Amino acid sequence: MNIKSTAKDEFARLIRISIEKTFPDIAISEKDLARTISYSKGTDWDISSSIALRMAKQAKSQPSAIAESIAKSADNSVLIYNITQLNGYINAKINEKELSRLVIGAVLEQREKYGSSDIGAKKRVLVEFPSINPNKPLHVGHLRNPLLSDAVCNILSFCSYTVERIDYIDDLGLQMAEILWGTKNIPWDQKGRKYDQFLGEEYVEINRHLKNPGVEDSIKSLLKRMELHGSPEYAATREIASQCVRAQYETLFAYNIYHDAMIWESDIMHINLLDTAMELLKKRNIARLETEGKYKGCLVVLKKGIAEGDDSAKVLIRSTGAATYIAKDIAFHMWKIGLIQADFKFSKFIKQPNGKYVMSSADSGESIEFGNVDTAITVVGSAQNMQQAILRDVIREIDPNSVNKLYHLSYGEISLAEGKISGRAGTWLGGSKNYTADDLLREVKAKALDIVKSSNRAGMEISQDEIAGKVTLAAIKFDFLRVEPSRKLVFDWERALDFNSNSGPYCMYMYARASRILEKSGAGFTGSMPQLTADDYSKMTRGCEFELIKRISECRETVEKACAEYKPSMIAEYVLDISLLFSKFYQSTDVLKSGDSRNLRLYIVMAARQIIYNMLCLLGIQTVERM
RNA sequence: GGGCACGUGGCGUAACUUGGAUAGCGCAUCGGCUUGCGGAGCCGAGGGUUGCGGGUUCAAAUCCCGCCGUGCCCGCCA
Repeated sequence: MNIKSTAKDEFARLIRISIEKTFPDIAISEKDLARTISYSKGTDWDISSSIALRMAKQAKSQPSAIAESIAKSADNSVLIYNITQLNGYINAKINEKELSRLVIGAVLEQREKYGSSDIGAKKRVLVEFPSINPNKPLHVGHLRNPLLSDAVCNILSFCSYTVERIDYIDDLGLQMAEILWGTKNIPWDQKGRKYDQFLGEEYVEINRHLKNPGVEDSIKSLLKRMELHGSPEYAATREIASQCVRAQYETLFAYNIYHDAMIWESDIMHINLLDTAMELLKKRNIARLETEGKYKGCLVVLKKGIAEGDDSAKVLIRSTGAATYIAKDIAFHMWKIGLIQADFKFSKFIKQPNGKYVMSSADSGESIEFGNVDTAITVVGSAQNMQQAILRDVIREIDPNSVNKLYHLSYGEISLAEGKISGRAGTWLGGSKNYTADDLLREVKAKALDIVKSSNRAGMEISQDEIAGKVTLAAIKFDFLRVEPSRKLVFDWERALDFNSNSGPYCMYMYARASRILEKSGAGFTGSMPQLTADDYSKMTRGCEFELIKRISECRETVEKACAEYKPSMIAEYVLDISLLFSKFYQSTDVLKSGDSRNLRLYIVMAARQIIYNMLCLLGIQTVERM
């Protein structure tokens, strides 16, 4: 499918030919030309390019003069005509009938694939998320990570990348040692609570004891014994962490978020991935064992070229012999991009509602090819920007080319109006409602159910509960995803419960309206009507129909941009725009009573409905035919 | 103190990477539409010196420099 069927491509082609004739000495890349082209609104023309303004310097001439000669010698085509110049801009009209024919034809032909791209064909990507400590429930502060990651994975897949969704379980950290201490020193009873909720609440309680005499020392000795593969402490920790991750995954399943595999920090140590990595760093003189001074007995990363401006070194192996978090993270990332090999074994951990198992690294099991990918994306909050920068610096020292395979998808962290959300301090425990991901779901669903019940539609094939569930996820996901990742987010209930326009439910509603119109028309959803003739397209008018068609034609370029920049927010913006345009379109034209234009308009409804469906899918949002 | 982000009408945001015509959208406010192909809607109005100051340019929300403000990070925690 080489025909891109957009007016922009055609306009670019005509301009290019004209420039080659009029300014043969000036070379302009396809990309540069494409960037100057945009649709126009509320003007006498439909599309324009500012290429002449860019050429002015090189051509040593006035922009308007350049634009004039390009416009004059440019040929018209079926799609683009009336090419003129104004203030240095090259403007043209679009044959709206022809554009509609091309765009609608492409949508109906490609269906759920419309907007997809092959830019990632034969490339493998690993996305690590959400890597939440296995000692607490997911709270709203955690939630941005999996929602963002899931959408990024969906977009990558839509662009033909092969995607591995990997979770990293930190079962060896201080937090787990503290939990282990708690099991032995404070009353320990789940009392019917969900396991992650139970651990989280106990963890808050444990933190009240940390300053008592002797507690710190016993936690430290636990930490050491935990790392010994096969010790009772190791087994106990892994069991607790496993139960907690299962509970956390239940939450993720409720959000329709799934993984391919999980890698345990303890396994990174136990199959010697860590040792291999550290040996390499020592051999390459990137890390060094300090024999005196502040870091005596530690393996540290040398200062040279690393964490510039910071005169303290970064410890990889403590003087006690225990590895730090970043050391294991470095080893893990080296494995991800194939700088070192590891013989991970995988066993089935839990069956997901999508039918697939999450495979867990384990003592024994099957060898599965994960890792050694072309791009490894790590989704981590902006608080860890410096950690990630150091990690990249180390990898760059090993191999300057490999570092480009790593991408840190950093996002602004979520806070509450009253401040940071802390698992340790227990600020996720609210008053009447907690700030856990489970509670959020419950609260939003209660409201969704109210609204669904009040709409009282007859003849529904799916239950009100199911509809409310989908509306709930649409509201939450859209709310988290519509903001650009780097921006920080302040969570508040009022906004989470707002289903008005600019929301996921609004887009869902437009989809349902489109579905209903098609249903009533008797045409169905899949284009079973006779093909439109040229005569049908001649019914096209230049109003909101044309605006909608133009925007639909921008689908693939939007998807590709969102993919290249890892910004699902662009998809959210786009689907919202399509929904708004569709809304205006069906309010101003009575589709079913359209007479001559009825067929064409039904096809426009079909196309818009398909776009909304495809784009919401990328955001992890499901649609319903009625709501 | 050093490093990294961010700053756009009352609030939330888009456009910034790649400088281009009148800074787009939602909420809130005000006015209108309404027995419909489903009102979770549509139409319209008011509200902006794009934090401040300078620079580059024919052209700056966008690029550069300096301030100011906010957040995060700077541990033998993870």
